[in-house]
Amino acid sequence: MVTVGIKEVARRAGVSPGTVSNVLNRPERVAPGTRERVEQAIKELGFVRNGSASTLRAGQSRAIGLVVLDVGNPFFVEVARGVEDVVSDRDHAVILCNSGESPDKELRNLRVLAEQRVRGVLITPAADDTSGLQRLRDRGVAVVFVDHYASGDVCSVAVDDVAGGELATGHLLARGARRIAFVSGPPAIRQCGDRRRGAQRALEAAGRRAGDLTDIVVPEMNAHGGRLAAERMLSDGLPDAVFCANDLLALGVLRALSQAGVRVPDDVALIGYDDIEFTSAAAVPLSSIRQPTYQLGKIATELLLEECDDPGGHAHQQIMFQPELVVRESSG
Amino acid sequence: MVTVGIKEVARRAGVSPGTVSNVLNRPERVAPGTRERVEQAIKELGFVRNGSASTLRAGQSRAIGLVVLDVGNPFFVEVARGVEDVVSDRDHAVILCNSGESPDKELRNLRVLAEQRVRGVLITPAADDTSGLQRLRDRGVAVVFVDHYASGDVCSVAVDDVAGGELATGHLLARGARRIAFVSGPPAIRQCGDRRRGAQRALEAAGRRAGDLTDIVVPEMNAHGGRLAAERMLSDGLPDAVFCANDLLALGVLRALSQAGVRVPDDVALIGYDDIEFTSAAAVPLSSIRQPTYQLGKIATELLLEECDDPGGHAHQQIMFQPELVVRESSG
DNA sequence: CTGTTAGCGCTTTCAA
DNA sequence: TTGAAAGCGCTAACAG
Repeated sequence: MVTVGIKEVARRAGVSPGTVSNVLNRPERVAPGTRERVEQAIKELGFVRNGSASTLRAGQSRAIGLVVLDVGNPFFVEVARGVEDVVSDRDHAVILCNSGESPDKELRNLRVLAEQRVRGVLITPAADDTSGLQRLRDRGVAVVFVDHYASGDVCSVAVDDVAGGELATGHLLARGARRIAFVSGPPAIRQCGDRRRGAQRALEAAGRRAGDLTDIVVPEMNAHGGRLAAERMLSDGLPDAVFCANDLLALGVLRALSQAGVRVPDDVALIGYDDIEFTSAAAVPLSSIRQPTYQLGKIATELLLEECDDPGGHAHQQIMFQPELVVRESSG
Repeated sequence: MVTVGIKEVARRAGVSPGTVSNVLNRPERVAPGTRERVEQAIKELGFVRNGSASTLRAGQSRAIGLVVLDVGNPFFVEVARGVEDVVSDRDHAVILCNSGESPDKELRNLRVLAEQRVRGVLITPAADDTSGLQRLRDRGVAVVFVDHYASGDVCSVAVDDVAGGELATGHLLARGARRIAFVSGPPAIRQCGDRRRGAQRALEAAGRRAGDLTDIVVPEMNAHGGRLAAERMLSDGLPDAVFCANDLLALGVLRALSQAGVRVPDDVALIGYDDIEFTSAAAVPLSSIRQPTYQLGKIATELLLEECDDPGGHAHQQIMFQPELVVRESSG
């Protein structure tokens, strides 16, 4: 392993290591001529700064962590894009972690990130218990919640899921639905709970009883989960309309129902959530609730970096976007 | 920033820092009693090993880099899953980089990874020029190509794209297509060139001239690119059949053609590539070429870690999978 | 089996 | 504006 360090560069440029370091980190403090000589030497030697050494010395790295619930979900992919675009200009690295909605795995991820001494963490928490995050924060790592509303002394960027649930369900009711099924993942996932609450609210607003909503809970919020949900409907009796907590679920429901000969929207109306790109290309274009996904990632990252750069002056803020109803054929 | 170091742990457990390090890295060399005391102290103090320090000292980190062409493409998401599953058991971190098919961005990504002193890099190269990678390798960073066949002294895990192209085109020909359009990204992308070559081969095997294939090149291999391609077909004259270099393109083509009133497969047959999950849920379920995507990521990572763990004894190998034709409605 | 010790490569005062 | 020097926290000999 060939290792070109700052020392060799210094020797070659005829300066001290400290000066090379300055060229790297505060070029404005170095005389132009000297700077040029150093840059020349860097290029000739193919020197690449050792991140570990600089992290160790400086106490913080040039990386941030992004912990998502499901890397396979286009929703989070879109968030990640927003993150990447902001971060890449700054020559930072993003360490992407997937919690798979498991608090356990989330904790393991946080430990790895803590080891790596990331500057900050963007996270959509899987756990109700945020003590692992609190420990991180106690160590001085900035944390911003993504797609999760947090009050008080921490930044968060979220979308109003209660409003989204209300929007979706209100739409189904307006369309004449009487028996509505709500398909979602474990209620411990905050998004599921909120969207469900929104659904209830729409029911009440329409003068219905809460019991008019049938819950179908599946272990995973993806197409496979949707399939399971559809099977349950098929055996327990079909509802008039189905509201899925995300589009992946809806896609799975759509597929399974279609295969069973149930027509959407004629027999059952269907609406998803997230408005991922593929929903509009689905067999029956899916109605959905649109969220400013890319913005979520982008703004969260800006907030995070702002906090990292100026922990003292930074004022925590909670940003809440409003979702939007997109009606397509599946409930049109 | 509270910082609990190995020293505090040592003091608390009544041992030396070296012993704590041993508990962390080679627990079997420490007497059970001592080990327990140290582990107790670690827990009580909430100690987390400083990765930078250990990386600096040990000369290598506990992270690997994954550089993909497009994080938004489910194909790479699936690869990433395979990577993650292998890596996460080992408490390693994955630094995910997106080159966006740009050699420039790829180079920047590699620099960040070099700085982070990753143990190895998994990459689907965007550039023909792999000198940036060679420089990495010269520094002792293991490299494994993913979805890219490399001969000689480096590992690679790929799928036979020429065979895939032949499979897809052969199928369209067998179905009676005469004028076939091939929609792809820049020919500099190896996958595109190979799949095209396969298409030519099928043409020849069927006794057709190479000119029977119309090339439509779009700047981006996603749904938007597909839309552009469809517009060009619409204005230049429709082919009998369309072979898209990936499913995202095919989905875009499908949507744009449908909106223009062109029926798939009656007016135009359509086949994609990758067989991502969403293709089967598309408005017209898409025929495609299936690849062992998850396996690609998994095996590539195993190869990479094997090389990292034993650079001397490691024998480079090039693994080539065979793709598989999946016929659905769009060309059925 | 455990302690001692010498750095890994860099940043950052402090002087010059 | 630049140089000298003291570590950041940890690991890996080596000695005991």
